[in-house]
Amino acid sequence: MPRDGTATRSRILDAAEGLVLEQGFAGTSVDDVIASSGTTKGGFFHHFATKQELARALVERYVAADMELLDDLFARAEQLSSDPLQQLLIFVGLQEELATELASSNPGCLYASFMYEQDLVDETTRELIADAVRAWRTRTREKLAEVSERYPPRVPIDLDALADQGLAVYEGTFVLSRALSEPELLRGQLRHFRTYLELLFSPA
Amino acid sequence: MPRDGTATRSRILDAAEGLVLEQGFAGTSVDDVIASSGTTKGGFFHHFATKQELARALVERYVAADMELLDDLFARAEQLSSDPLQQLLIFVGLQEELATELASSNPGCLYASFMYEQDLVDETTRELIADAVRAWRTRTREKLAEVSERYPPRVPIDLDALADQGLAVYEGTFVLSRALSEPELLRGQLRHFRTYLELLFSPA
DNA sequence: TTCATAGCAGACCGTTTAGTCTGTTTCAAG
DNA sequence: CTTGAAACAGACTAAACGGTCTGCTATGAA
Repeated sequence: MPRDGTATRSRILDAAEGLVLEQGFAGTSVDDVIASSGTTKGGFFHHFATKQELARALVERYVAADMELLDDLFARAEQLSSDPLQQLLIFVGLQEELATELASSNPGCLYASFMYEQDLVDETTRELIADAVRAWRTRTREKLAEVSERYPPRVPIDLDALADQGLAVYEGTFVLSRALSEPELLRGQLRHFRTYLELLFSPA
Repeated sequence: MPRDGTATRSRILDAAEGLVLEQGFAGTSVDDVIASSGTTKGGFFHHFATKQELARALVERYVAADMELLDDLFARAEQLSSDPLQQLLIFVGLQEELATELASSNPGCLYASFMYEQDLVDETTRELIADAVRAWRTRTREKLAEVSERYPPRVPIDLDALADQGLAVYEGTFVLSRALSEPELLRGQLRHFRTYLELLFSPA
């Protein structure tokens, strides 16, 4: 086999991810990606037959990293406590730690980028994102089931909707952060989510 | 004066708003807008000198409607009760009502559309959105000040961050709704926000 | 009735876009 | 040391894009 091309491929994906988060997918031309990644037309289309395929690869990589993070956070939380409520609170708490670290750069999520250009996204890419969102929902929902069994909530609540809130906090805060140019909002929003869980399930 | 053109202008804005919410701004061509609004190149560029100006007009109209909604909701809430906590809870409750009605179509927000194409948005348009977001924050924040004075929160919280949560719930839920093709999520998320406020401020 | 002007129609133009094609370089297997 | 295929480079193209321009039409003021 000839020389290795995976490094170039990664550089293209890195550049594209950054550009898409700043300008959207339709707003990012292939030439933009080429210039930003330091490659050429030939190089780009050697790795990605079409721009749509770049989108798919971009989302695939992003989803994979996201799923790894989700697994890692839950694994660490479950290691740090055996109580389901504590596990859930630690799960959110760990995210607050991460939010503090990553508050420097412009916040955003590829899911939102592509969901606000729905019509331009092919079905398989859509489904990749949908599966990722469902994974957050399902994992959180399962933990909530354990929690609410041991600690009946103080008021009747919709556990399914509550499970969605974890991700919704991210997506919503990203939009506000961008609009206000205040990249550090995420931590405070996650903190409120944790407080809500505490109030809901802590025995009076 | 010749015949009235405001109707055509509105039709263009209506068509453009729908298209931008589905495909993003960069993903929506002027020809798309023309076709969807049933006008022509001449007609379009008579009302908007450039595509950027369309963006500005789009955001201007959207912000105006949003500010009107914000005022209306607070006014109704303050009319329905004299207690600040009840006013805040009614404020959210009214939004739940609206969410139920509007659950039919594909949910989304122009603020998010443009914030995920930041680099393509000129500064004045950016500032329009920022002002709107700040209006939600400020109005909610003022009410929260009243509330927390009369009903000290059960746990120490960041009132500024809490004020942002009202809008963040919308933006976050829209992304999830789109990803999962479940347009009815908003009501449940708003409901949780209301429950959180209740738990925080209701006297034990 | 005229006529000035806003409202609109649609052909047209230069640029940008995604994608192609031909060629050159690298490297490992034979 | 050859050779063949993968990894690029970069000129090129057809279509789509934002925007211009010329002209027609409707309407209210004089």
